[in-house]
Amino acid sequence: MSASGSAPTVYDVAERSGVSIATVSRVYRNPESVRPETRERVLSVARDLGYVPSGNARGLASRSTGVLGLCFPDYSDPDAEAAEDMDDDAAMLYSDQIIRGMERAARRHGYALLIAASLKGGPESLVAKVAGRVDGFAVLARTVPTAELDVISRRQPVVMLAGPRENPDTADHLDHIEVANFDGQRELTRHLIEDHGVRRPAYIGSAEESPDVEARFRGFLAACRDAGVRAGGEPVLRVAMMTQAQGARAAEELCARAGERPDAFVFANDQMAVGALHALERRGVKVPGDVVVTGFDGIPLSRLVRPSLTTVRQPMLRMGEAAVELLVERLSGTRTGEPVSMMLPVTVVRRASCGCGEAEAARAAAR
Amino acid sequence: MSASGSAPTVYDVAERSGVSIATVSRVYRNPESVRPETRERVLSVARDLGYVPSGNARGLASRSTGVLGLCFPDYSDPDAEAAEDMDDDAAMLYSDQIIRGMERAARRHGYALLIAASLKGGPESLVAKVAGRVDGFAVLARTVPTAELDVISRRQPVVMLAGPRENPDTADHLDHIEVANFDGQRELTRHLIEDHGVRRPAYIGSAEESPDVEARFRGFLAACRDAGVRAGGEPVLRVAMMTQAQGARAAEELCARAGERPDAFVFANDQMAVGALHALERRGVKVPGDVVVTGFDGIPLSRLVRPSLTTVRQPMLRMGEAAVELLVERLSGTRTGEPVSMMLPVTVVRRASCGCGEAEAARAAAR
DNA sequence: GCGCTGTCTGTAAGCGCATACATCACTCTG
DNA sequence: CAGAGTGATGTATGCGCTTACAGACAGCGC
Repeated sequence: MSASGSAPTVYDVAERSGVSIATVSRVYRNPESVRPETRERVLSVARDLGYVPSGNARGLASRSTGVLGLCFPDYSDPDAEAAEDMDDDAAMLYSDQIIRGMERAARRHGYALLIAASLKGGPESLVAKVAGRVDGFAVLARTVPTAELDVISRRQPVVMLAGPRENPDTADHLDHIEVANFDGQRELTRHLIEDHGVRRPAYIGSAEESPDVEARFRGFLAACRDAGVRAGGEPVLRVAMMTQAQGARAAEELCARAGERPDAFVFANDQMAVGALHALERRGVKVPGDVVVTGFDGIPLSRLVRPSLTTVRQPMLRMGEAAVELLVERLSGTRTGEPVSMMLPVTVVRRASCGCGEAEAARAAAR
Repeated sequence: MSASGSAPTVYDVAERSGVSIATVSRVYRNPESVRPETRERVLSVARDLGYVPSGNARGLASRSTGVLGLCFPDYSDPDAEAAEDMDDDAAMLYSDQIIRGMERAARRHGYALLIAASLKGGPESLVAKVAGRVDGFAVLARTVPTAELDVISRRQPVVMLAGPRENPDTADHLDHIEVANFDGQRELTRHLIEDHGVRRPAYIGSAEESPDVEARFRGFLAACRDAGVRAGGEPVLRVAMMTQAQGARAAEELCARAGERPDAFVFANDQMAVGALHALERRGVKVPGDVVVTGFDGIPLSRLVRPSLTTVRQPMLRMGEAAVELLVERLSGTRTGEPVSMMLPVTVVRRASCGCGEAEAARAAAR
């Protein structure tokens, strides 16, 4: 039914148990301060009535919600229905891990988590909706106009995830968490060059603006330059979306191009690399024998494909957790003042697709 | 920063823009009803001030929050820290998919999603916290005492996910969504028997109570009986947790046992089956040559392991979506009265681990 | 000129709770 | 036995917003 009059309130409970609403409130907020018999009586009436304290009223009165928020972009496929059981599932990557990390950390601190993906053209902007309901929140880069964030961050803690500060002088109030994209990609690339003799690596980036991808590319370039390996100032290829399908297409194209085929496909993320692996297998191109392939992110999938994918693992779970820690610090007053900018380390994971990893593979199998 | 006095309110905006608070409110709730010039003036002041409407106050006044909730069990590993980069990642399965499904559907309907996993021994019960902040919510089976749910569901829409109604006479107010565990497992088992000549299948279940797992087992039994295949009244083995590690251990044990080895390991979920696959490979037991292995759930991983895993796919995303639909129906008054009980169909996915799937494998590779 | 209608805005009454403060009944102390 | 101290409860106010209702004012037909 879920509708017999409207929900009971403190008043109903108070009346039925012969106390004042203050006492009812105390039973929930501070049970010790109420005589046990009274407490029990109130609780029992509450149970009978099906009373549940209104979070809204609580929040209003106490000026805090006990909820943290997360805004992220809508990653869902345009043709989501069709993709239902395709590689949509494998797309369980970025936001999901962060959600999970945040949820865990939030729970530890007694917070719940409110999540919302951006909906293009909502009348009420996404943030406003979330911001009004939480004590503080995190935003995945490029989900929300920086200006809007800037306004909001004057009033409540906000942390920006992934992607460097977009505009150093306006986004002044935001705490900030990023990962070592540059370092990770550089180290991975150096490994390919030094340990596997790669000489003609091709970097495959994305057409859309992404500070992360750009940082990775710069890392790639740095390693090339250091080793005296030629590499253009631009990625060899930019794909529209960083999906498996696009990765496969990129591999096809790179193989079909005239001239010498690159001896390494360095992808800006794992998704594309996995797609490429499939495409190459289909074409009969051996990995890592004929060409080396690497990804970036360290999604679960990367360990499971054959050959297993050499990649750079981002600590996404930890990113979510770190976001919560930052928010909680702000909220508890442990930290005030200057926004911090945190850079999480990444780790290069050497597996079969670059030619490493017999040992690795054995260890993985041994699990 | 994030603290210069406290956040601005309607009053501040109203005063600064020379209108009443009612007008400010209208600017947000019903912009058309305010003269354009007035509206602009108000909005501009709001921007200057960094005004964001308080969700709490809104909710209180309007008696609705625009938020749906989800409570789920805490699946995290006991030794989470250690497991950080082990198969914890692959555990991205049940709750995550449902979260994603709900989030999408909720967004379509203009709701945000509040998620919270059960924390053992929190003072305020999980549900109470969530229930007080949302218009309606979904609960994964066995997350929350049924009695508590029953009370709450008298007051607001609640839908229970997965797992049959626990107690038909008390949980009367809940809408209910389950999947065809019985049918799915029966069909899968029949396939093994009829198409692959399996004669000594072993079912591996879980020690913990789970209506889903039981239903699957009954489906397994039904298929065996129908085909005149012997099968005890109990699973051959019950593991403590349905993890990869436990699945591997189960496989070991089944292989080590005296007597004839079963010709099929029928696992109650994919996780365990994947673990078993690894263990069997290590032992040099061929799948499906020496023994057939199947799972249940259809997690992404199942398609990626080698041999790819024959399983039963649960529409978990859809489950989340369906939950939202049910809630929204209740909330909008489209549906009232009797709780419904919805059973989502599952699909048997035949892949390599049962001996099918050369074609399948090819198709998968062709993607 | 009058009343009428319609548009825009203001007034005021809550929404359900938390909490400072007041009150009351006692118990202790000296 | 007065007065201070203590614990349990009640009173009253406000949190920031929505929304019925009322008021003001302009344009209309008569």
